[in-house]
Amino acid sequence: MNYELEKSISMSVIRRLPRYYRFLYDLKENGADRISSRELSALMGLTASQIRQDLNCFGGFGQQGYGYPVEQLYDEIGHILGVDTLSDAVLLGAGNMGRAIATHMNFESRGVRLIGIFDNSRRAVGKVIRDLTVQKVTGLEAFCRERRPKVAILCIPKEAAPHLVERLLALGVAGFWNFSHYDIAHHHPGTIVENVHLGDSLMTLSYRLAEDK
Amino acid sequence: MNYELEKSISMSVIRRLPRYYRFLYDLKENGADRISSRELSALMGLTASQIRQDLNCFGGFGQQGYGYPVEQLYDEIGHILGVDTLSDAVLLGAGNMGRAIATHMNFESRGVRLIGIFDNSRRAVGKVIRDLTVQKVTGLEAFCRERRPKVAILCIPKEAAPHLVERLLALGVAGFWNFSHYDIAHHHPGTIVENVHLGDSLMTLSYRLAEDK
DNA sequence: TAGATTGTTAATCGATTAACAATC
DNA sequence: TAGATTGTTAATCGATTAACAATC
Repeated sequence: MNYELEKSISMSVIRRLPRYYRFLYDLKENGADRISSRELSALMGLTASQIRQDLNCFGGFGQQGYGYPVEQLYDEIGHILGVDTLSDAVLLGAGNMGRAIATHMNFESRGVRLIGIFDNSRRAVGKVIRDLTVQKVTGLEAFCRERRPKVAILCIPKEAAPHLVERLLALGVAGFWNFSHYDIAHHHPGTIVENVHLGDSLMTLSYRLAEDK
Repeated sequence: MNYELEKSISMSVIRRLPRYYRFLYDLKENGADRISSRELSALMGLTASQIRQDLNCFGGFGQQGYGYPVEQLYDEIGHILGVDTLSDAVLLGAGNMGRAIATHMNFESRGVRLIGIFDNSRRAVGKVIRDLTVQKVTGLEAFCRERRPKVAILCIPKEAAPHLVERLLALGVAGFWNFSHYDIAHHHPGTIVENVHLGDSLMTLSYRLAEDK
């Protein structure tokens, strides 16, 4: 028997959910009880039609003639995004980017718990970031065998990435949040990879600046 | 008479160009002279058909029976992305994220030149990052009137964003690389915005982790 | 020349938008 | 009830894939 019948939500929709989530949070904070697809469309710069389509992917609890209940919708999207099931994560690389991510990002409110930070350099090891002491990368195996993190955050140079990815996969890591310029992409199917590639983002901006002139 | 006849390249294609650029750079470094769409497709995990479609958007200089010349293609994509026309940029916010971006990102090779860093806090102002001394935000107007930066990089709290965006627009800034959790998006048409939204990216990862279990 | 691979057109697929009946 | 707004189907649009003739 197949229990997986729920029509799976397309990636295009999923990528819009965090944005809905942010706008609904603000609405909630401002005391809004309900919102119509038309109002929300004006706020977010989408079509009302798309909003209704999106929100219907997961059982419509909007009400005809009334709109959507803000708080309920906010909670539901959070639930779908998985913010209420924390996955443990290790951060590799405590350079500028690694430290910024570790201190700046509110992991817990986004379904992730940072449980370890690793670096190779003598300068970084031993320093305390948040409530975590930076460890030597040589200790990665022992740490992961005990704590079993599901996620690795890569803030390391391109050259270091291929080898580290292999080590992490062998240790059972299933998801990568990748800030390195290395492309993990399709090399390892079955693994979940979220590539950030800030350099690519900057180049896209560069293109549009040059084009518009 | 209309000189703008070049069929404009779709945003889906543009967003793939930086990735082509990276792979072609590696090929070039490894001494490859030419590459076929089939070989490149295996490397990148795309279809050969898509690669040929993409590369043809800007005048095909592949050769039948031979493939594409790596170096020439690399240069051409760089040119299209605008890496050879530097736009001046100011960075707002010298906290963890701002410092990481300023030190970590190779701006010049991506068509942008960082010419000023601004922050409000007494701790940050006066510090030197790269070759730039962090300035008070109160000096933003004077600085921009003289130097005319085209781009602003926002590494500031959500609350500070709306007001700062207005100030920057008034000073002639046309492009935003936005790391704040504020959505500049459609508020200001005519302006180019590249939103990074790291929190959204992490939530998407969170979703896929929860879903696959 | 024969083999390989592009450029390009046509077919498919998926995502967005429009329309409207159902219903609060 | 009348007005508003959803849920949902149908139409449109755009992007990806397949196919193949052109040509190096």
